[in-house]
Amino acid sequence: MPKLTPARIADAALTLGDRDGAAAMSMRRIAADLGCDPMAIYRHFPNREALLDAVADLALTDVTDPGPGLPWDQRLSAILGAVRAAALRHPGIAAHIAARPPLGPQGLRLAAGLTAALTEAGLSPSAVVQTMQTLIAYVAAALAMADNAGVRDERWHQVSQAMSGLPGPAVPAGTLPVVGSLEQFDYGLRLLLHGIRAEAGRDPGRRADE
Amino acid sequence: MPKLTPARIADAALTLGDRDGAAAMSMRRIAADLGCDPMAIYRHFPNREALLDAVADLALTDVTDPGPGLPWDQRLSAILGAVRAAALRHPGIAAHIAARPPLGPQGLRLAAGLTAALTEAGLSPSAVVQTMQTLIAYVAAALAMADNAGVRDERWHQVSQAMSGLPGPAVPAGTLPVVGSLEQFDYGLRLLLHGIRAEAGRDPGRRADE
DNA sequence: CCCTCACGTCTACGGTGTAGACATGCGATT
DNA sequence: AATCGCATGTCTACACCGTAGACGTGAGGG
Repeated sequence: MPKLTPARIADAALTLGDRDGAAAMSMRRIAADLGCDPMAIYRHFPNREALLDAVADLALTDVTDPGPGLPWDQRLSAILGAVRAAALRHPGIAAHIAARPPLGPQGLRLAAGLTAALTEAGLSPSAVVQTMQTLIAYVAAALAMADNAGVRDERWHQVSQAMSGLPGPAVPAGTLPVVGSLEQFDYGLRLLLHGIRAEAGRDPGRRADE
Repeated sequence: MPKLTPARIADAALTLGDRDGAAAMSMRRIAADLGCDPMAIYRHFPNREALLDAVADLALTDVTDPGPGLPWDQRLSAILGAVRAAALRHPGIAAHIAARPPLGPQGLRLAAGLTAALTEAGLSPSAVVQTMQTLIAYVAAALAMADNAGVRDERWHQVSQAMSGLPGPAVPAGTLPVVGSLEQFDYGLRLLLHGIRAEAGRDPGRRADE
Protein backbone atom coordinates (compact mmCIF):
# COMPACT_ATOMS: atom_id res chain seq x y z
CA MET A 1 0.00 0.00 0.00
CA PRO A 2 1.73 3.17 -1.15
CA LYS A 3 1.80 6.13 1.16
CA LEU A 4 -1.28 8.25 1.51
CA THR A 5 -0.81 11.52 -0.31
CA PRO A 6 -3.01 14.44 -1.37
CA ALA A 7 -2.70 13.49 -5.01
CA ARG A 8 -3.66 9.88 -4.37
CA ILE A 9 -6.63 10.95 -2.29
CA ALA A 10 -7.90 13.42 -4.87
CA ASP A 11 -7.46 10.79 -7.52
CA ALA A 12 -9.49 8.26 -5.61
CA ALA A 13 -12.20 10.81 -4.99
CA LEU A 14 -12.40 11.72 -8.66
CA THR A 15 -12.60 8.08 -9.70
CA LEU A 16 -15.29 7.46 -7.16
CA GLY A 17 -17.22 10.52 -8.28
CA ASP A 18 -17.03 9.35 -11.86
CA ARG A 19 -18.37 5.97 -11.00
CA ASP A 20 -21.07 6.78 -8.48
CA GLY A 21 -21.82 10.48 -8.83
CA ALA A 22 -20.99 13.55 -6.84
CA ALA A 23 -22.85 12.44 -3.75
CA ALA A 24 -20.61 9.41 -3.50
CA MET A 25 -17.57 11.54 -2.80
CA SER A 26 -18.00 11.30 0.93
CA MET A 27 -15.05 11.04 3.25
CA ARG A 28 -16.07 7.60 4.37
CA ARG A 29 -16.44 6.13 0.91
CA ILE A 30 -13.27 7.73 -0.35
CA ALA A 31 -11.45 6.29 2.62
CA ALA A 32 -12.98 2.90 1.96
CA ASP A 33 -11.72 3.02 -1.60
CA LEU A 34 -8.30 3.98 -0.37
CA GLY A 35 -8.34 1.29 2.26
CA CYS A 36 -7.72 3.69 5.08
CA ASP A 37 -9.58 5.32 7.90
CA PRO A 38 -11.83 8.26 7.02
CA MET A 39 -9.98 10.48 9.44
CA ALA A 40 -6.68 9.79 7.76
CA ILE A 41 -7.76 12.10 4.94
CA TYR A 42 -7.85 14.98 7.38
CA ARG A 43 -4.10 14.70 7.77
CA HIS A 44 -3.80 15.88 4.18
CA PHE A 45 -6.79 18.16 3.73
CA PRO A 46 -8.20 20.50 6.34
CA ASN A 47 -11.76 19.55 5.42
CA ARG A 48 -13.90 18.04 2.75
CA GLU A 49 -14.28 21.29 0.87
CA ALA A 50 -10.55 21.55 0.35
CA LEU A 51 -10.46 18.03 -0.98
CA LEU A 52 -13.22 18.81 -3.45
CA ASP A 53 -11.27 21.84 -4.60
CA ALA A 54 -8.34 19.57 -5.32
CA VAL A 55 -10.58 17.18 -7.21
CA ALA A 56 -11.88 19.98 -9.38
CA ASP A 57 -8.41 21.14 -10.17
CA LEU A 58 -7.32 17.61 -10.93
CA ALA A 59 -10.04 17.29 -13.52
CA LEU A 60 -8.62 20.29 -15.36
CA THR A 61 -5.21 18.71 -15.77
CA ASP A 62 -5.60 17.66 -19.35
CA VAL A 63 -7.02 20.94 -20.58
CA THR A 64 -4.46 22.45 -22.90
CA ASP A 65 -4.14 26.12 -23.66
CA PRO A 66 -3.30 26.47 -27.37
CA GLY A 67 -1.19 29.49 -26.48
CA PRO A 68 -0.78 32.91 -28.03
CA GLY A 69 -0.36 31.60 -31.56
CA LEU A 70 -4.07 31.78 -32.34
CA PRO A 71 -6.28 34.86 -32.63
CA TRP A 72 -7.67 35.75 -29.25
CA ASP A 73 -11.21 34.63 -29.92
CA GLN A 74 -10.14 31.23 -31.16
CA ARG A 75 -7.87 30.78 -28.19
CA LEU A 76 -10.68 31.71 -25.89
CA SER A 77 -13.11 29.31 -27.48
CA ALA A 78 -10.49 26.60 -27.41
CA ILE A 79 -9.82 26.96 -23.71
CA LEU A 80 -13.45 27.17 -22.67
CA GLY A 81 -14.44 24.35 -24.96
CA ALA A 82 -11.67 22.21 -23.57
CA VAL A 83 -12.73 22.98 -20.04
CA ARG A 84 -16.24 21.95 -20.89
CA ALA A 85 -15.01 18.77 -22.54
CA ALA A 86 -12.78 17.93 -19.61
CA ALA A 87 -15.57 18.47 -17.16
CA LEU A 88 -17.96 16.36 -19.18
CA ARG A 89 -15.42 13.58 -19.19
CA HIS A 90 -16.51 13.28 -15.58
CA PRO A 91 -20.27 13.25 -15.89
CA GLY A 92 -22.07 13.60 -12.64
CA ILE A 93 -19.56 15.95 -11.14
CA ALA A 94 -19.14 18.39 -14.02
CA ALA A 95 -21.11 21.08 -12.30
CA HIS A 96 -19.17 20.57 -9.12
CA ILE A 97 -15.95 21.07 -11.03
CA ALA A 98 -16.97 24.25 -12.77
CA ALA A 99 -18.63 25.82 -9.77
CA ARG A 100 -15.42 26.45 -7.82
CA PRO A 101 -13.08 29.36 -8.26
CA PRO A 102 -10.10 28.20 -10.33
CA LEU A 103 -7.63 28.51 -7.47
CA GLY A 104 -5.63 25.37 -8.04
CA PRO A 105 -2.55 25.31 -10.24
CA GLN A 106 -4.49 24.11 -13.27
CA GLY A 107 -7.22 26.64 -12.75
CA LEU A 108 -4.78 29.48 -12.45
CA ARG A 109 -2.94 28.34 -15.54
CA LEU A 110 -6.13 28.45 -17.59
CA ALA A 111 -7.24 31.71 -16.03
CA ALA A 112 -3.94 33.20 -17.09
CA GLY A 113 -4.56 32.02 -20.63
CA LEU A 114 -7.98 33.64 -20.64
CA THR A 115 -6.53 36.84 -19.27
CA ALA A 116 -3.96 36.94 -22.04
CA ALA A 117 -6.58 36.33 -24.71
CA LEU A 118 -8.88 39.03 -23.38
CA THR A 119 -6.04 41.49 -23.07
CA GLU A 120 -5.08 40.82 -26.65
CA ALA A 121 -8.68 41.46 -27.60
CA GLY A 122 -8.19 45.01 -26.47
CA LEU A 123 -10.08 45.08 -23.23
CA SER A 124 -9.02 47.28 -20.38
CA PRO A 125 -7.57 45.43 -17.39
CA SER A 126 -10.67 45.83 -15.30
CA ALA A 127 -12.86 44.80 -18.22
CA VAL A 128 -10.69 41.74 -18.54
CA VAL A 129 -11.47 40.75 -14.99
CA GLN A 130 -15.17 41.36 -15.40
CA THR A 131 -15.31 39.49 -18.66
CA MET A 132 -13.45 36.56 -17.26
CA GLN A 133 -15.83 36.22 -14.38
CA THR A 134 -18.67 36.34 -16.84
CA LEU A 135 -17.11 33.66 -19.00
CA ILE A 136 -16.37 31.38 -16.08
CA ALA A 137 -19.86 31.89 -14.79
CA TYR A 138 -21.23 30.96 -18.18
CA VAL A 139 -19.22 27.78 -18.44
CA ALA A 140 -20.14 26.83 -14.90
CA ALA A 141 -23.80 27.33 -15.58
CA ALA A 142 -23.72 25.49 -18.88
CA LEU A 143 -22.08 22.56 -17.16
CA ALA A 144 -24.53 22.66 -14.31
CA MET A 145 -27.30 22.25 -16.82
CA ALA A 146 -25.48 19.57 -18.74
CA ASP A 147 -24.60 17.75 -15.55
CA ASN A 148 -28.00 16.63 -14.49
CA ALA A 149 -29.26 16.57 -18.03
CA GLY A 150 -30.26 12.99 -17.59
CA VAL A 151 -32.35 13.80 -14.58
CA ARG A 152 -33.56 17.20 -15.58
CA ASP A 153 -33.60 17.21 -19.33
CA GLU A 154 -37.27 16.44 -19.56
CA ARG A 155 -37.91 19.10 -16.99
CA TRP A 156 -36.29 21.70 -19.20
CA HIS A 157 -38.21 20.41 -22.14
CA GLN A 158 -41.25 20.88 -19.99
CA VAL A 159 -40.32 24.51 -19.71
CA SER A 160 -39.66 24.92 -23.40
CA GLN A 161 -42.89 23.21 -24.21
CA ALA A 162 -44.86 25.19 -21.72
CA MET A 163 -43.47 28.39 -23.13
CA SER A 164 -43.88 27.50 -26.74
CA GLY A 165 -47.47 26.81 -25.86
CA LEU A 166 -48.07 30.26 -24.53
CA PRO A 167 -47.11 33.01 -26.94
CA GLY A 168 -47.98 31.68 -30.37
CA PRO A 169 -45.22 30.56 -32.73
CA ALA A 170 -44.68 27.01 -31.59
CA VAL A 171 -41.25 25.47 -31.73
CA PRO A 172 -41.29 22.64 -34.23
CA ALA A 173 -41.34 19.62 -31.97
CA GLY A 174 -38.21 17.52 -31.93
CA THR A 175 -35.99 20.41 -32.95
CA LEU A 176 -35.56 21.51 -29.38
CA PRO A 177 -31.87 21.77 -28.66
CA VAL A 178 -30.70 19.26 -26.11
CA VAL A 179 -30.05 21.02 -22.87
CA GLY A 180 -26.38 20.47 -22.25
CA SER A 181 -25.43 19.99 -25.88
CA LEU A 182 -22.38 21.36 -27.59
CA GLU A 183 -24.54 23.45 -29.91
CA GLN A 184 -26.18 24.99 -26.90
CA PHE A 185 -22.80 25.76 -25.40
CA ASP A 186 -21.29 27.17 -28.57
CA TYR A 187 -24.33 29.29 -29.20
CA GLY A 188 -24.09 31.05 -25.86
CA LEU A 189 -20.38 31.43 -26.28
CA ARG A 190 -20.91 33.05 -29.65
CA LEU A 191 -23.25 35.54 -28.05
CA LEU A 192 -20.62 36.43 -25.50
CA LEU A 193 -17.88 36.76 -28.10
CA HIS A 194 -20.02 39.20 -30.03
CA GLY A 195 -20.38 41.21 -26.88
CA ILE A 196 -16.68 41.16 -26.16
CA ARG A 197 -15.84 42.39 -29.63
CA ALA A 198 -18.32 45.21 -29.26
CA GLU A 199 -16.94 46.06 -25.85
CA ALA A 200 -13.37 46.04 -27.11
CA GLY A 201 -14.23 48.27 -30.01
CA ARG A 202 -15.32 51.15 -27.81
CA ASP A 203 -11.96 51.40 -26.07
CA PRO A 204 -8.75 53.06 -27.20
CA GLY A 205 -6.84 49.81 -26.71
CA ARG A 206 -7.53 48.63 -30.23
CA ARG A 207 -5.91 45.60 -31.71
CA ALA A 208 -3.12 47.60 -33.29
CA ASP A 209 -0.44 45.76 -31.36
CA GLU A 210 1.74 42.79 -32.24
CA MET B 1 -52.28 26.20 14.56
CA PRO B 2 -53.48 26.60 11.01
CA LYS B 3 -53.54 23.60 8.77
CA LEU B 4 -50.31 22.43 7.26
CA THR B 5 -50.21 23.32 3.60
CA PRO B 6 -47.59 23.36 0.82
CA ALA B 7 -47.59 27.14 0.78
CA ARG B 8 -47.11 27.41 4.51
CA ILE B 9 -44.31 24.88 4.44
CA ALA B 10 -42.49 26.58 1.58
CA ASP B 11 -42.90 29.87 3.36
CA ALA B 12 -41.39 28.55 6.54
CA ALA B 13 -38.52 27.03 4.63
CA LEU B 14 -37.80 30.28 2.84
CA THR B 15 -37.85 32.25 6.06
CA LEU B 16 -35.57 29.76 7.69
CA GLY B 17 -33.21 29.83 4.74
CA ASP B 18 -33.10 33.60 4.88
CA ARG B 19 -32.24 33.58 8.52
CA ASP B 20 -29.76 30.73 8.77
CA GLY B 21 -28.61 29.98 5.24
CA ALA B 22 -29.33 27.29 2.72
CA ALA B 23 -27.98 24.47 4.84
CA ALA B 24 -30.54 25.27 7.50
CA MET B 25 -33.40 24.27 5.23
CA SER B 26 -33.43 20.73 6.50
CA MET B 27 -36.62 18.82 6.95
CA ARG B 28 -36.13 18.61 10.68
CA ARG B 29 -35.54 22.29 11.22
CA ILE B 30 -38.34 23.33 8.92
CA ALA B 31 -40.63 21.02 10.82
CA ALA B 32 -39.41 22.45 14.11
CA ASP B 33 -40.24 25.95 12.90
CA LEU B 34 -43.65 24.78 11.81
CA GLY B 35 -44.22 22.99 15.09
CA CYS B 36 -44.88 19.69 13.41
CA ASP B 37 -43.20 16.39 12.85
CA PRO B 38 -40.56 16.25 10.11
CA MET B 39 -42.43 13.46 8.37
CA ALA B 40 -45.57 15.55 8.14
CA ILE B 41 -43.92 17.53 5.35
CA TYR B 42 -43.79 14.41 3.24
CA ARG B 43 -47.56 14.44 3.10
CA HIS B 44 -47.33 17.59 1.01
CA PHE B 45 -44.07 17.13 -0.88
CA PRO B 46 -42.73 13.86 -2.25
CA ASN B 47 -39.21 14.70 -1.09
CA ARG B 48 -36.94 17.50 -0.04
CA GLU B 49 -36.02 18.39 -3.60
CA ALA B 50 -39.62 19.12 -4.48
CA LEU B 51 -39.94 21.36 -1.47
CA LEU B 52 -36.85 23.29 -2.49
CA ASP B 53 -38.33 23.74 -5.95
CA ALA B 54 -41.36 25.28 -4.36
CA VAL B 55 -39.19 27.57 -2.25
CA ALA B 56 -37.35 28.77 -5.34
CA ASP B 57 -40.59 29.51 -7.11
CA LEU B 58 -41.94 31.29 -4.07
CA ALA B 59 -38.98 33.64 -4.08
CA LEU B 60 -39.85 34.69 -7.61
CA THR B 61 -43.34 35.82 -6.66
CA ASP B 62 -42.63 39.51 -6.55
CA VAL B 63 -40.73 39.67 -9.83
CA THR B 64 -42.82 41.71 -12.21
CA ASP B 65 -42.68 41.47 -15.95
CA PRO B 66 -43.01 45.00 -17.38
CA GLY B 67 -44.90 43.52 -20.30
CA PRO B 68 -44.80 44.12 -24.03
CA GLY B 69 -44.87 47.89 -23.76
CA LEU B 70 -41.10 48.24 -23.66
CA PRO B 71 -38.57 47.46 -26.39
CA TRP B 72 -37.54 43.83 -26.17
CA ASP B 73 -34.08 44.48 -24.81
CA GLN B 74 -35.32 46.69 -22.03
CA ARG B 75 -37.97 44.21 -21.11
CA LEU B 76 -35.40 41.46 -21.05
CA SER B 77 -33.03 43.42 -18.85
CA ALA B 78 -35.90 44.33 -16.58
CA ILE B 79 -36.98 40.75 -16.04
CA LEU B 80 -33.52 39.37 -15.50
CA GLY B 81 -32.53 42.23 -13.26
CA ALA B 82 -35.66 41.76 -11.21
CA VAL B 83 -34.97 38.06 -10.89
CA ARG B 84 -31.50 38.85 -9.67
CA ALA B 85 -32.84 41.41 -7.22
CA ALA B 86 -35.49 39.04 -5.93
CA ALA B 87 -32.98 36.29 -5.44
CA LEU B 88 -30.59 38.60 -3.64
CA ARG B 89 -33.39 39.59 -1.33
CA HIS B 90 -32.77 36.13 0.07
CA PRO B 91 -29.03 36.12 0.52
CA GLY B 92 -27.59 32.75 1.26
CA ILE B 93 -30.00 30.88 -0.92
CA ALA B 94 -29.84 33.02 -4.06
CA ALA B 95 -27.81 30.44 -5.92
CA HIS B 96 -30.16 27.72 -4.85
CA ILE B 97 -33.06 29.70 -6.25
CA ALA B 98 -31.52 30.39 -9.61
CA ALA B 99 -30.09 26.93 -10.12
CA ARG B 100 -33.41 25.19 -10.66
CA PRO B 101 -35.39 25.04 -13.85
CA PRO B 102 -38.22 27.59 -13.68
CA LEU B 103 -40.95 25.00 -13.56
CA GLY B 104 -43.18 26.56 -10.95
CA PRO B 105 -45.95 28.96 -11.87
CA GLN B 106 -43.80 32.02 -11.26
CA GLY B 107 -40.91 30.59 -13.20
CA LEU B 108 -43.10 29.76 -16.14
CA ARG B 109 -44.64 33.20 -16.10
CA LEU B 110 -41.25 34.84 -16.34
CA ALA B 111 -40.02 32.35 -18.90
CA ALA B 112 -43.00 33.27 -21.03
CA GLY B 113 -42.05 36.92 -20.76
CA LEU B 114 -38.52 36.17 -21.88
CA THR B 115 -39.82 34.13 -24.76
CA ALA B 116 -41.98 36.97 -25.90
CA ALA B 117 -39.14 39.45 -25.70
CA LEU B 118 -36.75 37.23 -27.63
CA THR B 119 -39.36 36.53 -30.25
CA GLU B 120 -39.93 40.22 -30.67
CA ALA B 121 -36.17 40.62 -31.08
CA GLY B 122 -36.46 38.62 -34.23
CA LEU B 123 -35.00 35.30 -33.21
CA SER B 124 -36.20 32.09 -34.72
CA PRO B 125 -38.18 29.88 -32.36
CA SER B 126 -35.37 27.45 -31.77
CA ALA B 127 -32.91 30.31 -31.28
CA VAL B 128 -35.32 31.67 -28.72
CA VAL B 129 -35.09 28.48 -26.73
CA GLN B 130 -31.33 28.33 -26.94
CA THR B 131 -30.96 31.96 -26.00
CA MET B 132 -33.25 31.62 -23.07
CA GLN B 133 -31.32 28.73 -21.67
CA THR B 134 -28.18 30.76 -22.07
CA LEU B 135 -29.70 33.72 -20.27
CA ILE B 136 -31.03 31.61 -17.43
CA ALA B 137 -27.69 29.92 -17.12
CA TYR B 138 -26.02 33.28 -16.93
CA VAL B 139 -28.28 34.61 -14.23
CA ALA B 140 -27.90 31.41 -12.27
CA ALA B 141 -24.15 31.58 -12.45
CA ALA B 142 -24.01 35.25 -11.56
CA LEU B 143 -26.13 34.56 -8.52
CA ALA B 144 -24.06 31.57 -7.55
CA MET B 145 -21.05 33.83 -7.46
CA ALA B 146 -22.88 36.58 -5.63
CA ASP B 147 -24.33 34.14 -3.16
CA ASN B 148 -21.24 33.07 -1.37
CA ALA B 149 -19.52 36.35 -2.07
CA GLY B 150 -18.91 36.78 1.60
CA VAL B 151 -17.19 33.46 1.88
CA ARG B 152 -15.54 33.35 -1.50
CA ASP B 153 -14.99 36.92 -2.46
CA GLU B 154 -11.40 37.00 -1.32
CA ARG B 155 -10.85 33.73 -3.10
CA TRP B 156 -11.92 35.28 -6.37
CA HIS B 157 -9.78 38.27 -5.67
CA GLN B 158 -6.99 35.81 -5.16
CA VAL B 159 -7.60 34.61 -8.69
CA SER B 160 -7.75 38.09 -10.11
CA GLN B 161 -4.62 39.05 -8.29
CA ALA B 162 -2.79 35.92 -9.28
CA MET B 163 -3.65 36.55 -12.88
CA SER B 164 -2.87 40.20 -12.92
CA GLY B 165 0.48 39.21 -11.52
CA LEU B 166 1.27 36.96 -14.41
CA PRO B 167 0.92 38.63 -17.78
CA GLY B 168 2.08 42.18 -17.24
CA PRO B 169 -0.47 45.00 -17.21
CA ALA B 170 -1.52 44.94 -13.58
CA VAL B 171 -5.05 45.83 -12.63
CA PRO B 172 -5.01 49.00 -10.57
CA ALA B 173 -5.54 47.66 -7.09
CA GLY B 174 -8.85 48.48 -5.48
CA THR B 175 -10.62 48.90 -8.80
CA LEU B 176 -11.38 45.21 -9.00
CA PRO B 177 -15.08 44.82 -9.54
CA VAL B 178 -16.80 43.20 -6.61
CA VAL B 179 -17.68 39.67 -7.52
CA GLY B 180 -21.43 39.58 -7.30
CA SER B 181 -21.96 43.26 -7.90
CA LEU B 182 -24.63 44.82 -10.07
CA GLU B 183 -22.01 46.25 -12.39
CA GLN B 184 -20.61 42.80 -12.87
CA PHE B 185 -24.06 41.48 -13.65
CA ASP B 186 -24.99 44.27 -16.02
CA TYR B 187 -21.70 43.99 -17.81
CA GLY B 188 -22.20 40.33 -18.65
CA LEU B 189 -25.78 40.99 -19.61
CA ARG B 190 -24.66 43.71 -21.99
CA LEU B 191 -22.30 41.26 -23.64
CA LEU B 192 -25.14 38.84 -24.15
CA LEU B 193 -27.48 41.49 -25.51
CA HIS B 194 -24.87 42.47 -28.06
CA GLY B 195 -24.71 38.88 -29.11
CA ILE B 196 -28.46 38.56 -29.36
CA ARG B 197 -28.72 41.62 -31.56
CA ALA B 198 -26.03 40.24 -33.82
CA GLU B 199 -27.78 36.91 -33.94
CA ALA B 200 -31.12 38.49 -34.70
CA GLY B 201 -29.60 40.63 -37.42
CA ARG B 202 -28.67 37.66 -39.53
CA ASP B 203 -32.30 36.61 -39.73
CA PRO B 204 -35.13 38.11 -41.76
CA GLY B 205 -36.90 39.24 -38.60
CA ARG B 206 -35.11 42.57 -38.54
CA ARG B 207 -35.87 45.29 -36.03
CA ALA B 208 -37.51 48.50 -37.15
CA ASP B 209 -36.10 51.15 -34.84
CA GLU B 210 -32.95 51.73 -32.85
C1' DC C 1 18.64 6.46 24.45
C1' DC C 2 14.88 9.34 24.51
C1' DC C 3 12.00 12.69 22.66
C1' DT C 4 9.29 14.73 19.16
C1' DC C 5 6.31 14.75 15.68
C1' DA C 6 3.93 13.30 11.45
C1' DC C 7 0.71 9.98 10.27
C1' DG C 8 -2.90 6.68 10.75
C1' DT C 9 -6.81 4.69 13.81
C1' DC C 10 -10.66 4.63 16.83
C1' DT C 11 -14.68 6.25 19.11
C1' DA C 12 -18.22 9.32 19.52
C1' DC C 13 -21.41 13.28 18.73
C1' DG C 14 -24.82 15.58 16.53
C1' DG C 15 -26.70 16.05 12.35
C1' DT C 16 -29.09 14.39 7.73
C1' DG C 17 -33.17 12.28 4.39
C1' DT C 18 -36.68 9.20 4.49
C1' DA C 19 -39.03 4.30 4.75
C1' DG C 20 -42.72 2.03 7.20
C1' DA C 21 -45.95 1.22 10.85
C1' DC C 22 -49.27 3.54 13.68
C1' DA C 23 -52.90 6.95 15.36
C1' DT C 24 -56.56 10.06 14.44
C1' DG C 25 -60.26 12.62 12.55
C1' DC C 26 -63.38 13.91 8.77
C1' DG C 27 -66.49 13.07 4.68
C1' DA C 28 -69.00 10.10 2.00
C1' DT C 29 -71.61 5.88 1.46
C1' DT C 30 -74.61 2.51 2.92
C1' DA D 1 -76.64 6.61 12.22
C1' DA D 2 -73.01 3.44 11.61
C1' DT D 3 -69.41 2.29 8.78
C1' DC D 4 -65.64 2.56 5.85
C1' DG D 5 -61.83 4.76 3.49
C1' DC D 6 -58.66 8.20 3.06
C1' DA D 7 -55.98 12.17 4.12
C1' DT D 8 -53.13 13.88 7.50
C1' DG D 9 -49.89 13.96 11.29
C1' DT D 10 -46.68 11.14 14.56
C1' DC D 11 -43.30 7.93 15.94
C1' DT D 12 -39.46 4.89 15.48
C1' DA D 13 -35.72 3.30 13.08
C1' DC D 14 -32.06 2.93 9.56
C1' DA D 15 -28.21 4.10 7.09
C1' DC D 16 -25.65 7.59 6.25
C1' DC D 17 -22.86 12.10 6.81
C1' DG D 18 -18.62 15.51 8.49
C1' DT D 19 -15.45 15.88 11.88
C1' DA D 20 -13.61 16.79 16.98
C1' DG D 21 -10.53 14.61 20.17
C1' DA D 22 -7.97 10.99 22.29
C1' DC D 23 -4.83 7.25 21.26
C1' DG D 24 -1.20 4.33 19.09
C1' DT D 25 2.97 3.88 16.50
C1' DG D 26 6.94 4.27 13.94
C1' DA D 27 10.88 7.04 12.17
C1' DG D 28 14.42 10.66 12.66
C1' DG D 29 17.17 13.99 15.28
C1' DG D 30 19.27 15.51 19.73
